[in-house]
Amino acid sequence: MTFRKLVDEVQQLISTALFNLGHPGHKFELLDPPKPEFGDLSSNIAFELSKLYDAKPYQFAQEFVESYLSPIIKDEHEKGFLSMISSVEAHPGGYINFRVNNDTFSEITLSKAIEDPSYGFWDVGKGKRVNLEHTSVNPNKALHVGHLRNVILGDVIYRILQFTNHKVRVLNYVDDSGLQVADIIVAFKFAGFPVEPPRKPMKFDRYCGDYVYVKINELYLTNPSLQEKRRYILKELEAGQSEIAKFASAIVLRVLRDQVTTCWRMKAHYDLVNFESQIVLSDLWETTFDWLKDKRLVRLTMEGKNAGCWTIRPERQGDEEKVIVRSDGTLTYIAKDIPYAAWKVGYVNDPFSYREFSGQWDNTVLWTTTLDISQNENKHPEFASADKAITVIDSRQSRLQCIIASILSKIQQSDNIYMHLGYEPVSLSSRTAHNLGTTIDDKRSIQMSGRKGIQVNADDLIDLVKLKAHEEVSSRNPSYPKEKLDTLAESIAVSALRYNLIKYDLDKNIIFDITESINLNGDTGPYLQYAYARAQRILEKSSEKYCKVSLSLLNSEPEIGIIKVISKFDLVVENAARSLKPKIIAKYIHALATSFNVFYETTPVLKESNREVRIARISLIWAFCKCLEVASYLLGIQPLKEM
RNA sequence: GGGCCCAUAGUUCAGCUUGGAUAGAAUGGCUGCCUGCGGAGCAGUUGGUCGAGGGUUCGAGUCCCUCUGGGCCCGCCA
Repeated sequence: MTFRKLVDEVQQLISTALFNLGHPGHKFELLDPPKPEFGDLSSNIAFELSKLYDAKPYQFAQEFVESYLSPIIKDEHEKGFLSMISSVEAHPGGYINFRVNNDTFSEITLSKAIEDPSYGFWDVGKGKRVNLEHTSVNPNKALHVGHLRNVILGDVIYRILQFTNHKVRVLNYVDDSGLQVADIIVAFKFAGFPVEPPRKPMKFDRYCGDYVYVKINELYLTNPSLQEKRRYILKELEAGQSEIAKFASAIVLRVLRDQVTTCWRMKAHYDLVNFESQIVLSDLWETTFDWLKDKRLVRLTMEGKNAGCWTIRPERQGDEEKVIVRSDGTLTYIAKDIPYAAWKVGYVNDPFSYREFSGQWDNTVLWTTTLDISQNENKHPEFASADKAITVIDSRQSRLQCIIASILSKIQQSDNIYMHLGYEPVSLSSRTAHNLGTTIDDKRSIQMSGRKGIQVNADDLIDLVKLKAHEEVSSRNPSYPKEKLDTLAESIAVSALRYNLIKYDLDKNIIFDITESINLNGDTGPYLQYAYARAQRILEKSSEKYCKVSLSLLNSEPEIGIIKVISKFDLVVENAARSLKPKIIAKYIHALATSFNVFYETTPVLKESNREVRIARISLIWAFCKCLEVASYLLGIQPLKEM
């Protein structure tokens, strides 16, 4: 909040000076100086304007500061305005550097952080309604690390958007009528696989994915008649009413519940699960197909290799036309995605009823669509027709997502109504692949494959990190009861994994390595939790409480360091929300924790003899904790009072 | 053949949107710091021709072009 105020004031100041100089509205930028000795905020205005005056940037800067900026500051100070800026100077490098008034700055920063219930809030969304789709894993297998990246990215985006006043609904789309489901149904119905896992306890999603799905794919190679069965099953699934379809539906629900259990374990939140089969069975496709024809976005191809198919015209030159309805009248994969996308943003009437699917970990209700009107529960939230749809799915789907986005953008002239939030997939390091029994020649990494069983299972991974966390916690706190150790280890494991999956840029291919993933030191989730636990211990042991004291006593570098970070929180949140980059919050919170750890090592609090100073430092720690709590919430990391 | 993404320290990555000050973290190696609030920490040190070449600019890790290396996508599969 506070840093934003400084920026505003400096902006205002320079604008006024530019007006006086005779260049009103001239473009300039304010940026963070790379070093503390350059002040708190810098402007490049001298580089811009010196050209016009045929002067060196430094020369111009000096003149500008002396004759235009300083007089205004002085004047305003006399009138009692501009409380934030304490000084301005021209640097030989050419920048004009501003310094903040530390006393006022600390005062406002800390009281805001401690007292303001909406600390960190910035209204980016203005109540805009967003349908955010993520996870959407085929319901025939358990989640692996790659899926976790999707879940966590999606969930952090959800948290950030929700926090910045977007009305977000999180959708998990279930492809229950596709080939992958058909595969395991073939296995159960025609290849003699038992429906119950032979070795209990084993999660059902795990059994279907790691065993049934892998084995049936091996059987296809030696038994072609099984492959024909697959076609048959697929048709049954799309028709929807047969015994096979009902059987499949039961299997899908069982797998889905197990998958969602893993996601809940990672503290992901959902609002709605919807099923592809229902989109096919509803009139959603017909309606959508009608307006596609109306708008002349599709055409019946008469000749060439796609004769008899309905196709979408190529978007760019060189692209091929895309079949959406086959010559036998059945729908392709992308065809099923178009009505879903149209439904998300309200381009078609909502054919669904809604009923409760389940409660979930955060005491909210997870809903599901149904075509059975009698099951509709009136109190359901509004799901269809959001102002914007965001789909989190990896970049291998870019081409298809691009086609969907371009179709929707042609309906109304709004470009951003449908957005694909892509990211590069997770692959396995050669070492990890080797540990899984796969040789990959001399390649650096290998793509995961559910069909071949080359993957790192998500539950296994959480358990593995948890085991390491458990060792660490119990060695430090041998007296903790069993349940407490377990809860703490779980929370630490989740924070380590969540942090690890969002700290990288979306366009970075994560090469996952098991050995590295269990590291709990350095730039990791537990580092943040540890800083918080240390801070909490001081607050717990202190008899002082936060109260209004002279915060000018907080003038050491470590103290000011924390205050500077805290003061920028809302700017960081705004930036993350606008650019949809969760990584930005991760970088911030790491900087926040580091600033505290530096303070902690250098500055005594409980042992400080001067009571005023002690109270000021306690206040600082309060503010730090508040800031870390809110930022951690955005990442889905739980701050721990002890660990 | 067409398209998308990546390349910065031994390793994993920030920084590129909007060009500007001595290119930053983490990790690894080495060295210090617990009879001081929790050492999952802190400090120091080591380590970089920012893939190559050209261009634009007073100024390029950042913008443009070409090339090289790596990943991915391009079916009447899903």
